[in-house]
Amino acid sequence: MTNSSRKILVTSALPYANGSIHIGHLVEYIQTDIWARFHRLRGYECYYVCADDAHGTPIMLRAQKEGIEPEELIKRMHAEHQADFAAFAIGFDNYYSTHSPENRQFAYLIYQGLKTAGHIERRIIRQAYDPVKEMFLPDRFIRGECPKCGAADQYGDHCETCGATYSPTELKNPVSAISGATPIEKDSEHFFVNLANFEAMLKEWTSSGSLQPETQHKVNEFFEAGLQAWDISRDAPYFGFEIPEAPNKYFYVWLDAPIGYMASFKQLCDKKNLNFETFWGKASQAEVYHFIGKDIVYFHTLFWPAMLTAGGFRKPTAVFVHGFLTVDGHKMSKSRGTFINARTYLDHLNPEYLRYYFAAKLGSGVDDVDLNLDDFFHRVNADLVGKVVNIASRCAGFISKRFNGQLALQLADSLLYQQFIEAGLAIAEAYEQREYNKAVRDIMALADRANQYIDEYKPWILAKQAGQETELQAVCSQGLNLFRVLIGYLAPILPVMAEKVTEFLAAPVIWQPQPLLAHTINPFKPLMQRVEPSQIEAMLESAKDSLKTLSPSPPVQPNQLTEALAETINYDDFAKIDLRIAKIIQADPVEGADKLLRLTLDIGEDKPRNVFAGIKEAYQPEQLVGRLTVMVANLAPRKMRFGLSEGMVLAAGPGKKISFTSSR
RNA sequence: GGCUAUGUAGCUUAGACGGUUAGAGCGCAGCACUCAUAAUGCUGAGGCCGGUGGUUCGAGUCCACCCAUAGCCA
Repeated sequence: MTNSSRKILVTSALPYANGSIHIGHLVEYIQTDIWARFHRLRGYECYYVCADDAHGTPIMLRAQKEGIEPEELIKRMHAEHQADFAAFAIGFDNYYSTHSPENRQFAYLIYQGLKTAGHIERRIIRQAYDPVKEMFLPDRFIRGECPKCGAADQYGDHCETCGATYSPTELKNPVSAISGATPIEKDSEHFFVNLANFEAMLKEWTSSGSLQPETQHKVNEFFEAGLQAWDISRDAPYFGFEIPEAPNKYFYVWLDAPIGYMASFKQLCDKKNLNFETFWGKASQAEVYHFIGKDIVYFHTLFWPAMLTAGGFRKPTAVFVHGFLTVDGHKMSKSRGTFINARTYLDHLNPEYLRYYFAAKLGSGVDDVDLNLDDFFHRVNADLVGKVVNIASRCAGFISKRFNGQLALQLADSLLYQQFIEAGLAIAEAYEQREYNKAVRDIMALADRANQYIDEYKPWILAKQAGQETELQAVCSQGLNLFRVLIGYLAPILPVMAEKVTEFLAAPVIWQPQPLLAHTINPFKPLMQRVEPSQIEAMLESAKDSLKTLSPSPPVQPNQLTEALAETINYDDFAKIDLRIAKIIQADPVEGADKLLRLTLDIGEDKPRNVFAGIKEAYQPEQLVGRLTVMVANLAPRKMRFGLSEGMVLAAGPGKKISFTSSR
């Protein structure tokens, strides 16, 4: 291997220690982890580090609210994040925190570098100040009416209703989101980094192939708009690092956040006796890559390279930007119940399903990734269980029962095996380029070939013919060897399954392996269970529940009570619905369900319909018997945990006040 | 509002340099098989490539505008 000496460091953006990991975060961690695992599998020296982003006002305030020290809060979140990542098989070599001695040391070093080179300037700025809480207010902690459209209760920097951006001082009737007091304006001296001093260096670096084309276009826009000085200080009270020789001034959280990449790696170096300079020194020949979301391009392509330069470090080899996650085509939404925390997912579904699904959809661009739950269900079952695992499953039985687990002495079709090995070239290239969707397509095409092969030689027929034992063993051994090649290609995506296969084949899973011949394997055990629709339903149900318990909604203004309308449907959509008058002939509570009633409905058919309705909070069963309601009679029956539901009844109204349209 | 992206069959998508009937997987329909976690194989039906106008002998592929979606505006 020509590149066996590659030294690679990869990072994912640091999750904020103020919240739980959700499946949107996981796009990035899974993307990065696959890339790191791929490179390790190919034999390169590759480290993957990350850390919690632990500083800033939101963390300080949340800790106060909980009545604990920020250190205690971030310690708890650190443990929670690590547990979630581990469950998703995110294989960090080190996971640290920005609230660490190493981070402080590097932050000071970089700041000193900026300062001595004359890149820091001080300016007095006027800012919103909470006179009750006695602190300056970040934009997002000021709420008020949008100066453009007048929408109520908008953030201090932009309006979510009309999309306008403005400064907090323009906001009408502003209030502090912390104390409720009216903010006053107050002067304070802030420290700024003169980013424009780095313009020549940044222009060169950003156009040197370190960025995807889309990102580069975006960065060009920043240059055209002119680089603004960057405010890197915040006044006390603030949870972070105090600026040297500047009492009561703290580094802005975004200054020390990316430094977390270095701090975490430094800790790893100390643990494993690696040379930090080899990776971060000015003359480093190692490769350093940052995986980030498209929302933080500015920080990583402009501020960060400037900071590194000032601190005397090398710049990243490349910054890889990905898009956001949507669920069923929309932004993850708490009200839709599609805001899914990592833990909620884990409570119901196998993490490797999600790893596979994301891999199947991720390319090298900045496009958003959609988790379409219906597609997810079909895709995972069809590809992983139906195609890939099936190859092993349909061959292993014969080998175990008829040949004592012994594989054939030679391959039945070494040409086909060779084709599988050669396909690895394109697959490796796809992984390297972060075209995981292409890699997955190629791998699945091979899985189809393997199934076609088995179908062609029909081991189940050979098994019934006397004198065909050798042929039977050869065909099944061929199938298992092809399977092993496939699992090698899938190992970066499915590390847990790869482990199980290692156990099953009693042989390591490797990239482009030599065939296993005259080798004894273990009895086959199911390597992956299929996704059940009920698991997805249950997860969505929990996602709704967990939001209720975790975040009690703030008191809403009367004019906000009305829920936003769902998207417009056309007449054809409407006309598909077959509505029938239904008489409720029976209504029973459902054991184990908080919201459901089991209704028995008569719409004049031979047999009454069984329908589950989530109206328990609004009606007692005995109130309903004998009443008429309207039901959607042509809705596809849906299997629920409690039985089959053969339609839906119509009810309307906000929250728990839903009611049928008919009275008695 | 400005900018950067994205918009291809029911779903998820592939389509350097513009060039014969726009590929694939899932789903769906039919057939075959029954070794396999009802998995597999074969065949087939589905697309006026977001819209409008333009450039060109010829445009998902280039240009303009519009619509929708996402992110950024530090």
